[in-house]
Amino acid sequence: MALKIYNTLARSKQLLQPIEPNKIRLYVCGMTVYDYCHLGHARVLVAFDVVTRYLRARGYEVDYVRNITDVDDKIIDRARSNGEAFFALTARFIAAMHEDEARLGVLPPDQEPRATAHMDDIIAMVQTLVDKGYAYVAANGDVYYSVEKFSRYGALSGKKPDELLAGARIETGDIKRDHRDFALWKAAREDEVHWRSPWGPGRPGWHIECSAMSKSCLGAHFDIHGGGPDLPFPHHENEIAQSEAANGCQFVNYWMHAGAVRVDGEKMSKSLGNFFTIREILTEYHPEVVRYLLISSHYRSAINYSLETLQTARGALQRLYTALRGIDAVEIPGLAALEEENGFTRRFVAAMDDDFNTPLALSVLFELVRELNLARSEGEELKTRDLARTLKGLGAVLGLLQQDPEDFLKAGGSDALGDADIEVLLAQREQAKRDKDYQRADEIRNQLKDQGVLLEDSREGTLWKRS
RNA sequence: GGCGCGGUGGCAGAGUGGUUAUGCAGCGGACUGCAACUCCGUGUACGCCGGUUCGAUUCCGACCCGCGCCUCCA
Repeated sequence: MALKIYNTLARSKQLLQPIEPNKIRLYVCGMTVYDYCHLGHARVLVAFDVVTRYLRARGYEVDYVRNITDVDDKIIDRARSNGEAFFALTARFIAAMHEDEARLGVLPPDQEPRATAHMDDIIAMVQTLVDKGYAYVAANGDVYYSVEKFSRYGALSGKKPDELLAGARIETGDIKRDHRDFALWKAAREDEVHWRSPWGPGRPGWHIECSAMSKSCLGAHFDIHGGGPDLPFPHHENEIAQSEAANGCQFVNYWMHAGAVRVDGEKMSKSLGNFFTIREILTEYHPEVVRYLLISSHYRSAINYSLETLQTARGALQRLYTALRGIDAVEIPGLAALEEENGFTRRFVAAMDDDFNTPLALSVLFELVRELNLARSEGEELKTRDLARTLKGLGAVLGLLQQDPEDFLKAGGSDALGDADIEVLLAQREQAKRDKDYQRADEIRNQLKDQGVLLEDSREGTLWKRS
């Protein structure tokens, strides 16, 4: 009955102890919207979707905030090179992101603040930092955070402030006082998108928007802050420095970071140019297959993306769906109710309680499936139904098994042959079988197989799926 | 160079001081007209070298290899 979370700040698993009983305030760094989401984004999206689904299933009230950073140098650059209006570009990619996450079965966050809608909060926090002496206004109108003023700097990423200093070149020019200092506010250049501020027209630096938005949405101190693998430094380190200096209290209790998605052993990233967009992958694979792939390894470990791993994920999901095939829709009870029913759920919960160990949780599902198949073949209808309810219930906690089994199994693969064409051939094969013309029946089966359609004869008739 | 993570059976991927992970693939069997699905059985897996221990893949130390962050990136 104890949920443990790996806390990046502590470098160990810790018991989850909410600030307010049974309530979790969670903030996750979302996208900077200047391009389509890639698989790396999908991993963070799905990881924290599972976290929120599980926390809720465990009875916590979760206030899930995931921001959108819609003002940033990269957006400005992209808009310029596209010859596209700044706000048209961000609107376009925000819409695309919403489409992508919906298709992946990612539930929307409770709040989705945008930097451009929180400009007052941002400016107020920068002002506070200036007033408290943690920030200074440079000659050109930029405002910088003075890292040397924050003694705990580096705690999250394990860096020592003076070591960061030691590695510095003396090429900072005359704008920053210290090369470690980072921009809270950037003065606008000619005809750039900008907002009015006490320091002149400009825009926020990269990190301040998350400090301001998290405070606005969740308060100065909240439970969990999450993000991708490349965010501990500098982004989250800087958030801590800003928030704790401005608010005078601890910022976050638990820091969670997802692992990287790799391609050919290298990190998938925009700067390496080796990324696959979600929409690109979804043209070939069912969204739940992608989701399964992302959940089939622990959220903190690196995951390797390839056609082979996707294909394996598909095969595994097919096994789960095959078990549910032909079982009438069942209402899904809550996790607590399921826990009383069977040991599978208890093992599932134990796995998830241990820092969201989804691979282990999935292994429980497969053991359940074996028992389900056994019960079914022995005609134990009640048991079969109960196990199916559990399977669907546990799947739902992971955001899996949400499709109709027939639909899932018949989807994907090559669509050279339409469903209607297949049905026609199946009818012909049935006739051939009745006529004991097995040669003809096998011929049809092989023909379908060549086109990616696999048949399964059963007492109730012939089932099919796409391979 | 600094900080950190990891090397598990053909592949993917959990975990544990002594006992079956799990999935895919393979092999044998049952079922089947034959298949498929399903079920049963089946794999001398834990980078290398030392140490601790009755016993280590699991703890400790050294080493080798891979990766991440340290600059924009989820």
